Amino acid sequence: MTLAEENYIKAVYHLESKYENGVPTNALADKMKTKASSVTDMVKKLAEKGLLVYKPYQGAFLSEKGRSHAIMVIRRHRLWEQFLVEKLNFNWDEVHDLAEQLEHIESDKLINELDAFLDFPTHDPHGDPIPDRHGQIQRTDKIMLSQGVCNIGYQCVGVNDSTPNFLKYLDKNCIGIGTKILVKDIEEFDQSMTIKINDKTLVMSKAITSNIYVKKI
Amino acid sequence: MTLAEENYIKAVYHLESKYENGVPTNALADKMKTKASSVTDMVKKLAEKGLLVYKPYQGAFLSEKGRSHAIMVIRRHRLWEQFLVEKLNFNWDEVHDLAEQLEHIESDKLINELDAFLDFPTHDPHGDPIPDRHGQIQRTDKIMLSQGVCNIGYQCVGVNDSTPNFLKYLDKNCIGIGTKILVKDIEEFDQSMTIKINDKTLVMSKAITSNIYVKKI
DNA sequence: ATTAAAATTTAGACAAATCTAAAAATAATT
DNA sequence: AATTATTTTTAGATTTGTCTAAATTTTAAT
Repeated sequence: MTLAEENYIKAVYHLESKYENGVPTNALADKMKTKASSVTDMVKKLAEKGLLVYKPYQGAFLSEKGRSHAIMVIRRHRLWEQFLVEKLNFNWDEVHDLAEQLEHIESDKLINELDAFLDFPTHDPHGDPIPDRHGQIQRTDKIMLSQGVCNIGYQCVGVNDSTPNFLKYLDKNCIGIGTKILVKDIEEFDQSMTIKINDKTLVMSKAITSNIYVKKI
Repeated sequence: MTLAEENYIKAVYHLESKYENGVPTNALADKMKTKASSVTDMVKKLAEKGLLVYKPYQGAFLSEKGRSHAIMVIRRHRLWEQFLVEKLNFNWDEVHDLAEQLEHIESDKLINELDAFLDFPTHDPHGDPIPDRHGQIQRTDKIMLSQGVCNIGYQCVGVNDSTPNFLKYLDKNCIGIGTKILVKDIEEFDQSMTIKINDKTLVMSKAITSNIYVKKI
């Protein structure tokens, strides 16, 4: 399985949650930063290989084989991210692109030993669950902070957007995985939210609060 | 710099010690497990990029730029090997192919942090020196065991052949980096050598002894 | 010094992954 | 329902790294 193929499979996996009746060609082209015509070609090839099911003009679905492969790529990605932050002093906003490279290294022994070396982490530095060696993904019940209710306390458990810009914003405001957040007020007009973190008050737009995952405490 | 280019540069680097007045096309083809015509094409491209100097029918030499790049690839390769053995419980005969993949991951921060994490090792699991972050290679004065003299004690400092088969032979006979070896006898006819390791006597062919590096103790 | 052998290069072709431009199918709108 | 707009696919071209087969250059041998 080539690098490009693996990246397509992973993209389809991530898009499937948004497009339940088939991932459209354009959505894939967008995610892969390529052209729709290239996607059509690739999707046909992956369908021939049995990694996904594809009906022209209808969109693509992962097959079981494709899905389990995608999950293994995600496992590798998240374990490497955890390694970089935990052992090599990387910040959580620096690891994504590097993990995109490392996730394609092919060796079961490597990834399982790395897993053990890191003490079988269940979540990566952004709070995303790490599939275990059998592809099992531990699902946590999280909500978007934008769904939060006034005067209820929450704890940050993850982020939706893992781009450096967003993560740097969180760093600047002392928000990380585990941070306790109390919702003080929600402005009706634009859903902007006033929250309290360690007695500090902060106002966040909906663009921000809908990219932070929390759970009730 | 692509994966294929990096592999060619590294191959030229390794072959230069054997072919001082130009690495022949066929030697490179052999090492790269490809055809001479492919090598000609690639060597031309690398010459255009200023990574090596190439005169038709004469062979290839690395430029300074090419050499320093090759050394960095070797640094990455050997650091990863050290990591796999030191931290992830790999045996020294299992790491080569995997390091061939890992050596192409592009990130200075990654490799320098890995270096620090491993406590700045000077040698990899096969006894080969690890270039430092400036490309400096610590050279040790080693000889082939086949050059050894009767009744002199040596210590194993490295191997020439790092293929699993050879390394497994060494494991089986309890020979590793640091093992003390006393040369007891050399058969004139075929240069086979009788040695003593921890009071155990062992006979080795020249094919073996010329792949073990030692220094006097 | 010719000729034969070996090594190297050129020419033309191929597979993978992409692109542009044009054609076809589906969805939306009047 | 017919027309327009959007999405998707096809056709043909490009780049990278490889191949085979033929031509060329260098080296070795008579």
